[in-house]
Amino acid sequence: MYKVTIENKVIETDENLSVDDLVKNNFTNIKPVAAKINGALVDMSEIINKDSSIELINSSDEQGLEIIRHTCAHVFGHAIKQLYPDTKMVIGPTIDNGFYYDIYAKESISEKDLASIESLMKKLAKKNYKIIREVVTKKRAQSVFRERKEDYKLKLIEDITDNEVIAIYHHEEYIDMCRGPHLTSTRELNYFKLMKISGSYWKGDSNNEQLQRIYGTAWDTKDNLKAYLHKLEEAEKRDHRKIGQKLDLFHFQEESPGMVFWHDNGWKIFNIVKDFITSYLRNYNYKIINTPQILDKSLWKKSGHLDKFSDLIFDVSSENKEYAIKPMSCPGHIQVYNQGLKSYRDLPLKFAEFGIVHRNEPSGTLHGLMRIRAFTQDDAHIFCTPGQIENEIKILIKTIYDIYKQFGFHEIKVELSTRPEKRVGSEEIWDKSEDALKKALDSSNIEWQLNNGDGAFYGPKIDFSLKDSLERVWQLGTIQLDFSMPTRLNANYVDENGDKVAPVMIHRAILGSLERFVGILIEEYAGDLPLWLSPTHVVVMNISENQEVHCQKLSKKLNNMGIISIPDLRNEKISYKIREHSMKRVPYLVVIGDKEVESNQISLRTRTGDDLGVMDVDKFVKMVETLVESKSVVLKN
RNA sequence: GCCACCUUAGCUCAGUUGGCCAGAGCAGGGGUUUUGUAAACCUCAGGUCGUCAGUUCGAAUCUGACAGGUGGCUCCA
Repeated sequence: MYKVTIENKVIETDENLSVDDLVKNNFTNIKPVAAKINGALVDMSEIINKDSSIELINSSDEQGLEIIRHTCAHVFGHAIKQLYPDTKMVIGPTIDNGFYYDIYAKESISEKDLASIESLMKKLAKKNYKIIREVVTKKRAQSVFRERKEDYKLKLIEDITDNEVIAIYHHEEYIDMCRGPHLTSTRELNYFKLMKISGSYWKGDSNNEQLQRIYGTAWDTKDNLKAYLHKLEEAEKRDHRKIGQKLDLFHFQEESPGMVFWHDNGWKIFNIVKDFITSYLRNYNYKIINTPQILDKSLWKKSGHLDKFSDLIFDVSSENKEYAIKPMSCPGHIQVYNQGLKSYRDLPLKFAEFGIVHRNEPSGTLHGLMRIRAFTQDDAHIFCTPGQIENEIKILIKTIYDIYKQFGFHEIKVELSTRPEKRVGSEEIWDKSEDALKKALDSSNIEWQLNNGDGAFYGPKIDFSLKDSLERVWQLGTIQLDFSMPTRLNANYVDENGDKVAPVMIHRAILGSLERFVGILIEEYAGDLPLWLSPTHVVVMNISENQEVHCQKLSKKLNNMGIISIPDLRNEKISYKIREHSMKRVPYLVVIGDKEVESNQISLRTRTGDDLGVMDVDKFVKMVETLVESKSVVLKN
């Protein structure tokens, strides 16, 4: 007899009773998918062998969903082995909203095949077969998977230490290895869908063999599955590439892959963002400079870039000289720093540049504005003494947060990357600088994650990332410490003792790539940019020919008052014009008929269809000014 | 770069198992209409079906190479 506390009840149980039996015997209407016995996550089939406190995991719980997804991956394995018996199973973990399974198969699986795999999965799941957990020794696991010719599972078993528990799960004739827990039958597995297929590599290393990865999603209810698929559809509508075309912001074409052709509207947004950053630079004592696009390769050799990143550098030659198109601005900035002798009293010295850099990124990595081959960085380099690092970093973190907030971003992912295996500089310097970054982060009162070993070869860094509409994470801001390049490129200053020493260099970008940032902005707002970022504020439309002159005058007047205005005097019905400009997401639409001319007022509505009524021009101007000034996301106050 | 898929008019898309001059809507031109808050009407024009080869009596449709793109993987100073 064991005493079990479960669902606020204390129950005495017989020996050899599973959690599943216990629940069935004592409760109706609950169908947990797993349980925690004294805090340890277990299958429902787990036998209770001591006095316990049991917590039930339901399918709608986060952990419950994960179990459903994990089991769904197994059922995928079950199906794929029936359809393609020679397939070797690799790994099938859960991810946000679903799971994937990496497989090695001679046949190449295409998206068209997913339907048949999925329908077999459905058929298997419908059988409500029992999923049986078996705890095995390492030896037994090896013999099971050797017999099944699961080469990759065997490799995985090798990595398991002897004192770890190995469990295998029987899905009829299919066997998979997993820590668990899993569903005890396919009964709870009804709402799933195979989504897409892609290549992947064994152990994530592109030198290893190519695997095929199938992605799926799985949910506890039909509604949740539907809602998820609907959410994806909605997210796709926010795609900056689609909106960019619809709103006439930019385009790409194959003669210049990965490089943007900015149109008038898009370039206006770009420049609003750029001007905003410029005003910040002035307030923080940056010197705004500009350095050449093309520099002799010898400089890139000296800086270390050529050895490390030659694949990504575009090069040109002229008159027997070899040049590189700059992939970053830092060597150029050091050349500016090196002009004239610097004293410790000059530091910190901050050089900023909206540097246009070219990087020959692999074709498969290009992605709209987010990953391109030519982009503009809001790049700056702070030359300072070691003692100034922490304070400068603190200022930067604060500024980055402040600027992101003004654009309406709040969910920022922050990562500290520490020393990589291949690096330059002494351990002492790395200790100190990592410590300085940590201290600055902690005192900034923000959440951050450690990304061990992912720093640059010349120093540790802090990265700031935002998500796009499909939750893909893109890095924007970065703060990187560099102890190498100043020395390599002979930068120095005279310290208090009269000695020449190398300054510390802080590479930092706030928005990162302006192109990427504009892409993120478009997706965040689905094209409905806040007023202050809108390429056009207002369209002035006439009802008929009578008001033509008045409209032209009014539009000019608004422009002169700092409100970006265009007239629309076409011979079209007013509803036609309204529809068109609404779809172009122009924030304000002004309608001028005889009545408005008469009273010298405007009739105003917003792109979202709100009627703001008739008002005086001055009142409208004041309203726009206030909203632009406050960087408001709404269109009325 | 790797794996899978996609590429038809300015845009969004049809085009059945290869078969008469390749279709539609929107956009564009020309007309009519002078219009009151999300699409007026008529009419005209527009495409070597991504490129280049091949198979075939015949290719948008089949095959191959290349280019660009999409989704991932790897990478991302």
